[in-house]
Amino acid sequence: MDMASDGDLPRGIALAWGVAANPQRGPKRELSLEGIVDAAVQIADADGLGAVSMSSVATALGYTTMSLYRYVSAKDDLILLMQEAGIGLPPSSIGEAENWRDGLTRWYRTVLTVFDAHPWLLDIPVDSEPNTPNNLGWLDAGLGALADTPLAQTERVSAMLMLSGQSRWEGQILRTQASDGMPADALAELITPEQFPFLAPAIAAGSFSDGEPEAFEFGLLRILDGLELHMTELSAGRSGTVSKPDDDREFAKDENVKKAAARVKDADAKLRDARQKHREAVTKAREKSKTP
Amino acid sequence: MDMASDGDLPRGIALAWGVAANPQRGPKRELSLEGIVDAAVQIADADGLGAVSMSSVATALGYTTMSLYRYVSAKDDLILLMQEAGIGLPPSSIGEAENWRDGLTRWYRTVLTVFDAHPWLLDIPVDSEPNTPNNLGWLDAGLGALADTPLAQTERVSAMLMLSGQSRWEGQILRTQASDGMPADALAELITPEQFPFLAPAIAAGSFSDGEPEAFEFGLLRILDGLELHMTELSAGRSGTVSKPDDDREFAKDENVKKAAARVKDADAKLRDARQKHREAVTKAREKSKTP
DNA sequence: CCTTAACTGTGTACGGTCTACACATTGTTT
DNA sequence: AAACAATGTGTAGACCGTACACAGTTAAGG
Repeated sequence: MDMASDGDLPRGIALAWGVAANPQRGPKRELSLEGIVDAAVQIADADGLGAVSMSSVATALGYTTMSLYRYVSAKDDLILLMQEAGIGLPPSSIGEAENWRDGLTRWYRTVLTVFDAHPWLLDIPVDSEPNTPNNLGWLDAGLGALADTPLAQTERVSAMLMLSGQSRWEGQILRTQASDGMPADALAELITPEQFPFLAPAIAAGSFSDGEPEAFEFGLLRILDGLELHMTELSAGRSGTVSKPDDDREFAKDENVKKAAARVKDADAKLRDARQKHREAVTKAREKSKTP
Repeated sequence: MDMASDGDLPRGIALAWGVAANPQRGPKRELSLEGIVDAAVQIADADGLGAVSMSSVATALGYTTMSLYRYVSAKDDLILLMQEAGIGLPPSSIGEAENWRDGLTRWYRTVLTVFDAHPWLLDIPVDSEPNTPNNLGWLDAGLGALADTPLAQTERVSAMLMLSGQSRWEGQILRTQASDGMPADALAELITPEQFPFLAPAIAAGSFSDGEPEAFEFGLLRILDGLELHMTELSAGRSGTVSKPDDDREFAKDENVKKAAARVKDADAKLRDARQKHREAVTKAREKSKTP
């Protein structure tokens, strides 16, 4: 049973994939990787990533700090495994979307739900691309939503990369808004029209302090629109999958453009509805959890 | 001279705006905020944000650790000021763009240049929205590029928010690619078609390891396209600035859609050219700096 | 001028972080 | 039975940020 195809991957990644030559010689292990990661996740959920220390995790488990190092080679490993555990696997509902727009929208919204449940995920620095099963599972789910589109493989990956960044960004910004910390009106005095000719009017119009969820809704719609437009170009330009979209290609036929635009409008409305419902659901759930 | 309109802003922000009631009573100050921040930035440029400690900064200046606390109330303050200094003010060239697409593209590319020069900027967590002069200066520059568009004020801010996130994301990803750390071909074995039905083909097609700058080029183009399409809708729907784009509005006239699509195609080509030139310039500059 | 009060830079000390290493103990393998 | 590997533990070291007391410097108020 030579299951150890560990090669020489970074230790943490090998652990994440479950390929780790665990030994038979010593005394029985009293702890487990999962248990450690679970404990760490619980601490992070409760008090943030900053509260996760080797000491705190070990204490929560009733063991000593150094015992953890028999399961994890360094704290960075633990963090990586926490990330993997926290992000989890995408729900199957993403694959049941009717079209790619719906699919990507579900994908995006689900990611945000996860970030809302585990805000500390956003505190983990993106050192190396996390080539771990669950993270790749999310990527796979996103690519699945794009399976029936005329996008080239590279473009699909690019699209998911873009969407990942956007979701992360929204998660981070929404979190800062929750922690607040700025008088806002005190700041308005500092922003003079001379120094900020374009920003000052925007603030005067009140387009700054509030409406952040709407801002990202806007952003997502633009991204989807941009993708849709590009797809229309592609399918009009050539049949089949275009591997090199850099080539000169015929531009979209008028009908296609119109169709795309119509679909865009439709999707906009649907998305707004879905978002609204989601927001209400979240609000209701929060109220419920306050008075159990 | 009641210049101290400090109110009760967070200490760090007050410092960033230069409004800080500095005293007259004590002995002459031997250090300065700027000097401290400069030293910290130099350390971060050289050895990363992790190398910036109160001790290291103080040592670089030839003073004791605790002396810094006479200028900065906590390390977080210093970090905030470093961020502000590192991001700097946007170059005026952004305002000289011919159209909004060009303007936003310049904005985006310039931000990435800054991130390339000060990678540690991306290691600073986004705790609270940085309401500091330089950061708002970038926002102002971006809004300026959108000044002649039919976008509502809120939408302009949303667009810049989106672009900020994307630039940050690209900066982060490009950085991880530089530090590498993954065998890539060893990973290919783990990604089975059963577990990753959509990702496996993508990897087999080679659309994963390489081509990351192109991925973000793609992303930026989609965002700009999406914005453009939305503008077309807006200008066709109503005259003047629409404050509530959620209302039901007439959809774009066919001619407008076509025009937008044509402009999109045009801008794509231009952007590709510009990017190519930029890339060459960067490469040349790097070679030059290797053999001075 | 002299006192008072504010401010400076410094030194010490405390609690916290991660982890390298030596240690006795436990279990399997030879 | 002997060799050996792996376990959990305790100690210790090198950092980190910063609270606090201290002596010295400067300006303001009388």
